[in-house]
Amino acid sequence: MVIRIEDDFSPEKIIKSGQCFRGCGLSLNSFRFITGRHELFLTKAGEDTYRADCSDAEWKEIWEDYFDLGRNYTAVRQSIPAEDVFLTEAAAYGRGIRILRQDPWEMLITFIISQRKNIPAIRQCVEKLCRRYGAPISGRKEYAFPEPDQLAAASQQELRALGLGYRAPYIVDAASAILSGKVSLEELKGRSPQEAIDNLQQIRGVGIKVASCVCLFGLGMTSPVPVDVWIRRVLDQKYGGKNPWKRYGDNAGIAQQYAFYYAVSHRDEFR
DNA sequence: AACCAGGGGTACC
DNA sequence: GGTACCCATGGT
Repeated sequence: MVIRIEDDFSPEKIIKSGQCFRGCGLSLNSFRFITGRHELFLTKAGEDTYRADCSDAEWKEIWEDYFDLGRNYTAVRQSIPAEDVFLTEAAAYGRGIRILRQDPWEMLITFIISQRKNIPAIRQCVEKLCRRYGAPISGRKEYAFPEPDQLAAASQQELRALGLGYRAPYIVDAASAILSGKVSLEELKGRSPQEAIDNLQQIRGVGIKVASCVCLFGLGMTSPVPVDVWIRRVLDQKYGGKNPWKRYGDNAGIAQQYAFYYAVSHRDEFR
């Protein structure tokens, strides 16, 4: 089917913005995304049109929500005040980025894996995890992200063998916290960001940064700001170490994403 | 509060 | 092809 998206939408920038690790570019104008048991091939067909290899029903049920198409990102960008010179520049550069609404369980595990790894290394580990423990996606060559019970069946040694290192016990603990109901990700969707972050930090290996990523990319929240090394550099180099996010309120997480994308795309300036 | 923890990318030589 | 440094950090 063909879809028209008039608001900001750049699959390439979304993939390169370090929020999803299973999306990839296949050619200059075609992209692949995976969520749950769904795989999507998306090809740019015109100025603001794309060809998607899924039914109309699947687009509406799965992908509209996944790409957060209900939110007006053009308006978010335009609400950035000119006084914030860096963010005005970063948002113009990152026009097309959206905050994906991904599966919170997948975000929890993925961002536990992410600690002290670079993005290509994270992708590789996540892919190995899917191939080893996930269910095959019907009719496709790819594998779904493993469910909590599938990961809970993994031993620490198996996980270490996938290159997960010291994160292996963290992943085992996260799976058991979710399986036991000690942490309910669905329930956290109805809580405040602060409550959700506090709750997530009960899981071993989950600090404030990883918890913020789960909220931002998996729980549909747009105010949390995960502070990693790149955002730290932006704060230090562009804002004198003071955080510029307060003025952005509920859109602070989106603003953060433009800043992150700008920094990693200009890595030489920020090291 | 300094220090440590897998291992793959990356820039240099 | 070797090597030194870096990486969407958190625990001790």
